[in-house]
Amino acid sequence: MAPVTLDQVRCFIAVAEELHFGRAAERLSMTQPPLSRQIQKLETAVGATLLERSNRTVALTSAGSEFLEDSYRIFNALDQAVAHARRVESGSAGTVHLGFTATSAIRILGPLLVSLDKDLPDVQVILHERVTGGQVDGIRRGELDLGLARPPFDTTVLSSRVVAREPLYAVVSAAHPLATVEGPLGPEDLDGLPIISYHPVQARYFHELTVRFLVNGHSRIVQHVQQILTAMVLVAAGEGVALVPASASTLGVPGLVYKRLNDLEGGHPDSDPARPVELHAIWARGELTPLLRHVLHHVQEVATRHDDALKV
Amino acid sequence: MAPVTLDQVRCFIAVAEELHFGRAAERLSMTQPPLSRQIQKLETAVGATLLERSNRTVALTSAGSEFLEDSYRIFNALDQAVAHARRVESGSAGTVHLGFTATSAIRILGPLLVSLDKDLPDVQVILHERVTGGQVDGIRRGELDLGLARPPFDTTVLSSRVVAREPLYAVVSAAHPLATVEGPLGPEDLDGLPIISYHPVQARYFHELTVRFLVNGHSRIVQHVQQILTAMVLVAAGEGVALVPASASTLGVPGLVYKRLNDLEGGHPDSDPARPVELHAIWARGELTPLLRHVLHHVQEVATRHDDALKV
DNA sequence: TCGCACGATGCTCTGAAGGTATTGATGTCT
DNA sequence: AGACATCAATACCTTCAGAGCATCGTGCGA
Repeated sequence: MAPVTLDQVRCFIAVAEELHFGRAAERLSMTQPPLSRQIQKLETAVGATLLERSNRTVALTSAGSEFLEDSYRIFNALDQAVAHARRVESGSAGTVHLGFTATSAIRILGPLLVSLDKDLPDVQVILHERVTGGQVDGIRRGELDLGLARPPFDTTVLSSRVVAREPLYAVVSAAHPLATVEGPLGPEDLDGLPIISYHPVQARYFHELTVRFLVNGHSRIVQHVQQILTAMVLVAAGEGVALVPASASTLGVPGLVYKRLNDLEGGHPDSDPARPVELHAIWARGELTPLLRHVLHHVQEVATRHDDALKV
Repeated sequence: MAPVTLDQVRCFIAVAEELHFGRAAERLSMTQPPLSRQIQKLETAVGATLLERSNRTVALTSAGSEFLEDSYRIFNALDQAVAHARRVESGSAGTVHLGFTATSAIRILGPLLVSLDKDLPDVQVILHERVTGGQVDGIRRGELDLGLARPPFDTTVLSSRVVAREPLYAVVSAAHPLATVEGPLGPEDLDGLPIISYHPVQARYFHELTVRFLVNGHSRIVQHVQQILTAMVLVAAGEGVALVPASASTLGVPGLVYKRLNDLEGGHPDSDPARPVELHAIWARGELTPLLRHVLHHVQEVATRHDDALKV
């Protein structure tokens, strides 16, 4: 049982289209005798007569004309498979498992997906909402390709890049005395006030930002919440003051006033004191494939547009 | 630019599934070195790295795992193409262009299609309603494979076979004196009565049957219609008497009475005087493929069932 | 009736693909 | 830490599938 060969199918297509062995052979850049033999082999391999040939004429049998259609399909499938493999290697096609944190990255996901769908329509993004720690684990296990999370990370196995920076705001209830103060606030402006801060483990990043800002003041932390939205709701209820990223102002919680803060010194060397809240993209060190590079580029592009929109 | 070979794809599938060149080679009944070379050739032909291999381990790249899926598809398509070609050759799959005459064969088409769909689900029947002459032309031009028509035919280019015989009935209005006569009628019973006959060219077969039946009587033909249904409507309106095939009684024209006739002698040698109305299947002489044979068998089977139903 | 067009067949030879032996690199076990 | 085992890659040789050339057989047209 000799198997069917692609060459045989190629030969068959030529003969079926020309209905003439000589011309078909010419088209295939070969001579007629081996072409006849290839067709014979194909017919025995398929187990059916595909071409009815007298000494003077060639015609397709019904089995042959059906097989011709299928032959086209096979070659198209092969061509597409090759082209698709190339696109995947070049990063213009493929699948990306993208992790994100609910409260921080969710705002850029919509524009990101739109932008990717426009530029890289063959790239499929599968979203995974996880806390930073979960994203790190996912990347190490190969479940995620890219994460959008808050520092710090284990830089021995992960690479990261800042994709967005934004200012830290104080948020106070509209009825609060601070609501009408002019100019940026310093820690001393919060002296004696109740502060809504964040969970030291579950929301470590914002907890540390808050602590860093308050370090030289004399305020007191009265709550440790896990979600920024929770903090804002508590502030609206008059429970105290909270520090939130600038983009939180677009969450639309009513009855709140957002106040600029003095620059926050003491971050890592590359940080921007005016925009201390950083969102990082993270991935497995050494696994920055062309596809990830493309997606990362779109993430930064979208995040930058988002930041600009916040400035205006 | 060496083209992709099926052997290369086969090798790739084995390696991709085993993730081990040695085991994959064993599965392919070959040794490891040529397998390595086949994979290399495939990768250069595709233009992408499909397998990431260190000296100790083999892993699929993302391009490779996508190509693996496509590889399965290609092999499935090939297998199906081969199987389909065999089925078409054996006659258990394919397409049949079937001609039929509106008034005569239409009653068996429904059961025929049901029966074919049950036994030969991969056979597609395309119906063409044509008069006998149109069917003959269609068969000669290759537009039709099989026809259901009335004799005579040009037997030098067509083969034919009787698929159904049925009695000829006289149909009279319920108010007519003949409606109450007992026993089969002879031509003398119609003496002096107005007869509805058929168009000598367009409905030649029934015209000749009518003339043959009346040849020794003294009735007069007052109409030449083209359709059996037309004749029956005229009879119901009291315009005269008509001769119709037995199956016409199932057309459901109200106010009619069907009378048996004496046997009709003088047909061709094989004819049955009690059932002189014949339906023939016709096809291009020498073109009785297995598929046509199957379909023809179903036609006869269904027509026989139909006849039996009429007898009861 | 002859000749020609065209597919099939026989024979030879080349080159692609397979096999054996070996290398080189990388984990693993003691 | 060193000896060993494992596994893919490479080198070299061998074989057979497939290509080309020459020829045959047979219908169709002049």
